[in-house]
Amino acid sequence: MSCLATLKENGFKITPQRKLIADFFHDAESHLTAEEIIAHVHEKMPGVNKSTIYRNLDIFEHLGCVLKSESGDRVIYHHTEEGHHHHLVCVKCGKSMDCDEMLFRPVEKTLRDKYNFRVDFKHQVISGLCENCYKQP
Amino acid sequence: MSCLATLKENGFKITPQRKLIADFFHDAESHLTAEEIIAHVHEKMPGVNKSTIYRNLDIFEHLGCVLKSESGDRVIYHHTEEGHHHHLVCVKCGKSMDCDEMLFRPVEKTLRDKYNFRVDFKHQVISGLCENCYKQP
DNA sequence: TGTATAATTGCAACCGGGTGCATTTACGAT
DNA sequence: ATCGTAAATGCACCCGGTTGCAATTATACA
Ligand SMILES: [Zn+2]
Ligand SMILES: [Zn+2]
Ligand SMILES: [Zn+2]
Ligand SMILES: [Zn+2]
Repeated sequence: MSCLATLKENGFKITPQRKLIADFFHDAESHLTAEEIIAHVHEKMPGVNKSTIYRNLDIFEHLGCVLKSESGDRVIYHHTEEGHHHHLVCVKCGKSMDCDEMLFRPVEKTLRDKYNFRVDFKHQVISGLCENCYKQP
Repeated sequence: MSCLATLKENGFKITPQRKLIADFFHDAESHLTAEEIIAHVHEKMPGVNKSTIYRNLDIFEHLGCVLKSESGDRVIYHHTEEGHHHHLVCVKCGKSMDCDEMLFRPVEKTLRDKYNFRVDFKHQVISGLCENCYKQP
């Protein structure tokens, strides 16, 4: 379901600012950074305040339209309609690759069975070393 | 080895500000937040600038005396002499429990074998639901 | 279509953390 | 003990993100 429809269904108003953000997610091929989203909104509608954008990203997140992921200083927003995956980011060369969403299933099971603790690892950004950078000292 | 000895060995100077931070880690039972560290330093030596404290925490981290962990808005510093573990933090009630450091070994192995990607998960702060909060809707 | 009103926005100030630069200080050499 | 110097500190400012509040606006309803 579209982000705007979800907004409406949950009693939120459809504002031009929200339309811009929702459309941008809809058109995006992949995840977006806050910076990219702000730049896009400002391009189409220069006056929009950053707090408006952040507040709306929070709303989309809580409605389940968008996933927010962070690892260290990275923050990524990810349209949930795209499907799920994790990211492997090399701390040396910066290269990034996608990774199967099942990766953390064993951890989730261990936490549930041994610790009675429920976790759902969604769209993690994982820092480490790629093959090349690992081989080179 | 003591944090101060490590500083000296690596050519860093022993300043009163660094002594305060190192002693605080040494006396601490468990991990510390940046807030707690700043408060402690200010108590003993009111004029110290926050940038001095953050810079020194970075140095201790790079020397391996201290681990810095983050999950969302939480930042925790952890004296490495205490041993390693992960934290399970309930997003509803805030309760926190420690968790075995081996937890992510299967994930590390999968990443190495299938993706040629090296990760060392140290002292993660994991958000989820504890048993009580999971049962209650 | 016009109006009432609650939701949303813009603003200004704030927060934790980080940085460039001038001043101060720890410490090795004398 | 003094001194020279590189390293460390304090300061002032920056940055991304957040918050309280007054002004604006989308919408439900008359
Ligand atoms: Zn993604
Ligand atoms: Zn790499
Ligand atoms: Zn800890
Ligand atoms: Zn709980």
